[in-house]
Amino acid sequence: MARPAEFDRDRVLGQATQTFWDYGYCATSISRLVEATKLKPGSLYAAFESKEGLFLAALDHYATQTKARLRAALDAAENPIDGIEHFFVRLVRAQAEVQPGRGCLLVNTVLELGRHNETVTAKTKGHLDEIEAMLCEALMQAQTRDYMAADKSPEVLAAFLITTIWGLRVLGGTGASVERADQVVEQALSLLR
Amino acid sequence: MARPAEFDRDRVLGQATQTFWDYGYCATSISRLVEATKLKPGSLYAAFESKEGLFLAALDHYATQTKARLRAALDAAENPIDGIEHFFVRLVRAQAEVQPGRGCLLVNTVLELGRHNETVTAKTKGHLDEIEAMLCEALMQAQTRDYMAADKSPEVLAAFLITTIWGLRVLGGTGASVERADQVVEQALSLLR
DNA sequence: GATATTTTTGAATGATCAATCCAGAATCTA
DNA sequence: TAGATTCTGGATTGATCATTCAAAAATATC
Repeated sequence: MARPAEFDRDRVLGQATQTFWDYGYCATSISRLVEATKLKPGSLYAAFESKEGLFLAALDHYATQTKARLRAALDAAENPIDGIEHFFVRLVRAQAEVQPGRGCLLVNTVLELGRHNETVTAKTKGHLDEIEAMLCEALMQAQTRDYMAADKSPEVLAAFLITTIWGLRVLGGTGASVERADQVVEQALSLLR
Repeated sequence: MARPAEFDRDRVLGQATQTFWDYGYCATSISRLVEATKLKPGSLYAAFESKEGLFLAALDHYATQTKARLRAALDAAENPIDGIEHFFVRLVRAQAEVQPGRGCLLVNTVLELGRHNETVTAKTKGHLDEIEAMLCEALMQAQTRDYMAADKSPEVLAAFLITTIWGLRVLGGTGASVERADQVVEQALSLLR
């Protein structure tokens, strides 16, 4: 064998994700990534093959965290509706506190590369679909456990919720206040009850 | 005097807007703009000073059209609520038919440049605020004319509606069907009645 | 029709882009 | 410890970036 890599892959991925999230794919240059990760171009390319390869890994890194947060909110709550509400409340706060105005990396990516990079878009939409599916499943559970009216459609409401999340991501991007975002969330969630 | 400009400024602005809308600010190179507008770099710079100058003009061009469409929908309808509904219905269809998956130039711009270009962001947010104000005014009218319950807040509902519009813009960006988008709109607008 | 003024044209600018390469350092197996 | 193998550092590549510029073309005024 031979010399092992010195850097922590997960740490590098985290720093790269932050950079892509902050600047978008196009405006994130290799030199910016070199600065953020403290890796030289050679090491970066050896580990991730290309800028696109690193971006794809960053998307997975980001989506895994997002899904874990949703899962945690659902699992911690007494019922699915409360879980969804907690997820929204935390989303609004996380957006306002940490690097406000950055939106969601997945949403930003769909809008930036949606029609011009099939590989990236396929992965991004896959992650977004998974999140919507988790919401849909939670709503179906809510229905069977009588926390939601039986005549409502979990599929339609899940689509509505994820649309609201996307809107909130933009709202966060405009720098709106937490109070304003909370009011919007309250309106949206009133449809679930 | 001297030689007059040959090109139609509005036509050039329209073509530049389409290009920026399609690719985003960063990924729209001057050579792409040269190809789209059929103007040489020199003429482009003489007319708009810089890439950013052209982009700012394109943002105005786009926002003017968007506001005109909202105004038209509101004016043509019997009451403000119907007008808003018509605007949403047309938005969904316009998004699905013409260059699907492109979202909204203003929203895309906030997300792409929100934290990195103050001039562009200020202009973009200004336009978005104006659209929200138009929605708010329509809701206030609806309330005084008894098309909306008196205990609802026009400001909050306007914020909710514009958030929904942004979400729909992303939904359009993911390539969702018109049917799915219509279902989401139906849910959102049910809060107005 | 001559002159002044502006536009158009297309090449040229230096900067920065993503990506490559290689010499030197490091660490594994044997 | 020897040798094979891999990683690191940093200069370098050709391409493309936004922008500029000077010469040629066009038209208004006189």
